[in-house]
Amino acid sequence: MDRFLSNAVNNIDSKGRVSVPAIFRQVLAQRADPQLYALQSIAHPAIDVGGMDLLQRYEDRMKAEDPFSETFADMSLFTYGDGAFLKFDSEGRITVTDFIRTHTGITDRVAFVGRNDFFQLWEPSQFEAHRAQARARLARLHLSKGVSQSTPE
Amino acid sequence: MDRFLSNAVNNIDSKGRVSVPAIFRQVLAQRADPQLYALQSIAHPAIDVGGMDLLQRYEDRMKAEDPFSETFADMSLFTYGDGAFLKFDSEGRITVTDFIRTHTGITDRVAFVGRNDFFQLWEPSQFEAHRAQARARLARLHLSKGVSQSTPE
DNA sequence: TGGGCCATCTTGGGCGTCAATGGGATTGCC
DNA sequence: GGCAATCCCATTGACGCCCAAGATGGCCCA
Repeated sequence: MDRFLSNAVNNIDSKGRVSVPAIFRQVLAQRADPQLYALQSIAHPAIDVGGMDLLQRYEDRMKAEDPFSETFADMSLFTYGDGAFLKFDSEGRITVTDFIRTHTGITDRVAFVGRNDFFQLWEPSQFEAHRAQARARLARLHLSKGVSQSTPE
Repeated sequence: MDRFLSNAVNNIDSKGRVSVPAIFRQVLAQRADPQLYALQSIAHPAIDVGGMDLLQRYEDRMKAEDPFSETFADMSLFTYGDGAFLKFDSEGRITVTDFIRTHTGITDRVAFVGRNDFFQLWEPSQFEAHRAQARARLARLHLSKGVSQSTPE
């Protein structure tokens, strides 16, 4: 298994820690550099978490911009200023910092959501709402294209 | 870790000192020349702090300007005339001088913002405003291009 | 097929270390 | 003789590391 799939909700303990699902940790363990890179998603109240390859993707994207343009500055600020490295404790937990809480609204439970090459942290009920909306959008898309509802989503 | 990433806000004490985040100090400690050079950022009410390589960045920026222009002269003055060296005390703190305060509006708290090969000092609320604007611009960029969900957000 | 055993994961808490912060004392320069 | 920079030490709180227990699910065997 080399992708982040499925989702799970885990509890935050009194010290602000939460276990990263074992399935996700196994994916990370296969990598050369097990470092975790996290950033505050632009489109959602969620934290995007991945390995160094995630950071690399953003840097590659920035190379396409004029280094002195405002867009480049914005991207750089977002990638480095709004990013953070997460550390596992010896049990595979991460601590939920304010960096995570303020952007997501997470208080005592965390939804881990696989996104193939990275995963996200959500406040569980917000994720539920977001998922319902995404489903509705996809359903409309199918209908407008004349695709039957029985098609796998 | 060899880059400045993440942001943090620290307090200035009654003697005008502020701790540089340990993560940033660790990055600096890995360098051959641990000297810190600080410049007043051109585009923002912030101080750019980095090693001697920071100068290189500014020189590249100047190459994009017409050497006969007033802008070039101004930038040259900024880069070479208005720089300052920062010194750590034995606890890893720096003193916040007027050089820093006047350009940033910093009074009692400092936001440290990683920018990959250097970092910035901001007045916290101004940084917050700037960050919000940058994110809004990036969000618009995404929407106008209709970027798909699988793209990093 | 049902029950029990075992491996693994999630969760809880103790404890030592380090970072951030505050303040006193000393040095050096103007 | 100040003012400021520097050094040293103390306190507090956060974080990392370790060990322990409850929960879960899979597997084996009777």
